[in-house]
Amino acid sequence: MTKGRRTFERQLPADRRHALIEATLVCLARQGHEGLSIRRISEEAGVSVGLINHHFPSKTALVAEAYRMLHERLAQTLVDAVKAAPAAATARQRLDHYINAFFAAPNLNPDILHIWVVFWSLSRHTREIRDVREATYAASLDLIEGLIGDALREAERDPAAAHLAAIGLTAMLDGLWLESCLNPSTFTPTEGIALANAWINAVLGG
Amino acid sequence: MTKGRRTFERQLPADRRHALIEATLVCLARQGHEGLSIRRISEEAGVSVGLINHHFPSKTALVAEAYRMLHERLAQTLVDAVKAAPAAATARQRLDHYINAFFAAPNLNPDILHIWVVFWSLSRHTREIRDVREATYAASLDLIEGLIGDALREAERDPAAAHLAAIGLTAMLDGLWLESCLNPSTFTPTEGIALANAWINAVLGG
DNA sequence: CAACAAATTGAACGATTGTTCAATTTGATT
DNA sequence: AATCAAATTGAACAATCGTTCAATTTGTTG
Repeated sequence: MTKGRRTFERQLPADRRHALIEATLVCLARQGHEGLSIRRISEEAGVSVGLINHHFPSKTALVAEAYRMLHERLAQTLVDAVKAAPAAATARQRLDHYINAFFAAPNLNPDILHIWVVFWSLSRHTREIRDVREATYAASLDLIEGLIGDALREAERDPAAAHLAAIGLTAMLDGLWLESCLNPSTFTPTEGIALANAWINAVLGG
Repeated sequence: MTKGRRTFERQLPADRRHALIEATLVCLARQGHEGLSIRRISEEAGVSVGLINHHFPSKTALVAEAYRMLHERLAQTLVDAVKAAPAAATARQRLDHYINAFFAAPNLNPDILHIWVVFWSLSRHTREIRDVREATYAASLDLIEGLIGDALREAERDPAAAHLAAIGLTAMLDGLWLESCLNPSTFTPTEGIALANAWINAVLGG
């Protein structure tokens, strides 16, 4: 009966690696730091414990890859939202698209934010994770800084202020994201959007 | 020779508990999540592994107490800074004192922020930790909301806006705090103060 | 169909985890 | 000096941790 059943199925390394990364994110979302175990991840992925170290040199490398991939996915939705603006849209309107996307799924999702917090907590003591964090922060800041810079030029104001203003907007968004994740009842997405817009208006108008 | 040496020294339960909490914070600052182990904490405190569970029902209870104590200590420095303002100070000036204290030691300390991130990451899956987080957030928000409300009245504006504005300021401060902790070179304390003040001016002026 | 590279398994390893509890030591009380 | 509650110890426990590696299975190639 069970004689002919294959005991496992081969996959291309790239596919298997991707599946392991997905399983890592699932475990992180479900159990936080405690979900970050080789045995839990391999079970979630439906493979043996040994396979992870066949495809990744260490657990840390797997986590770093998961960090990179999650950031890429989220960042892409924000970039797409900005690109979805009409060709004739002003820079201010593109900023609106960015902020609206920020306070919507899949970005504003408690699961995702909880994964993120674990990454933050890891970034202190593991260089590999810290490097990923630096890169993701820089990428986010670059996008926002560009949008704010364009809007400043549009308002005929000095675009040199864009860098610090972008740090401020990033901080407010991160802070709102964090609080909304830890306790979604503190404020509504609408209120979050209003706060972010108030900051942008202050930057552009004052 | 060693015959007469005492093998341990008794302490009042309150003192011992306090020492264990301090050791927990030291271990957290030094090793992050990995420092959060009974054996590391007990070694840091110079006691045996068994003593922790004599004074605390579980490791989680100890961590929750450490969370509470650290918040209380930090919050007190901010409250003290506000109280240190001259009696004739305006509400706007008291807000200034708050912000300046926020961007100074002991508050703006990478060690402390890294401890905080671990607490955040724990708050998801352990009710005890989550309860502490809610309480500390509410306490911080209350203080800021009061200050902003006073400043709004001073500016003859509607104080009803204080609640949302306080959520916004808290978010920006948390975001700046976080980034400054994870990478102190992103911006200077002076720039952080300027950003927070820009937000307050927008709230009061616009 | 035989051969083979490599994807996969799973037992094993030594280290570490939080918690328990009987035994020991302390310091104040009588 | 004897008594005793309780603060403290540290061995023991069952789980779990990340990693290693010889053995097995797979799917493709010759």
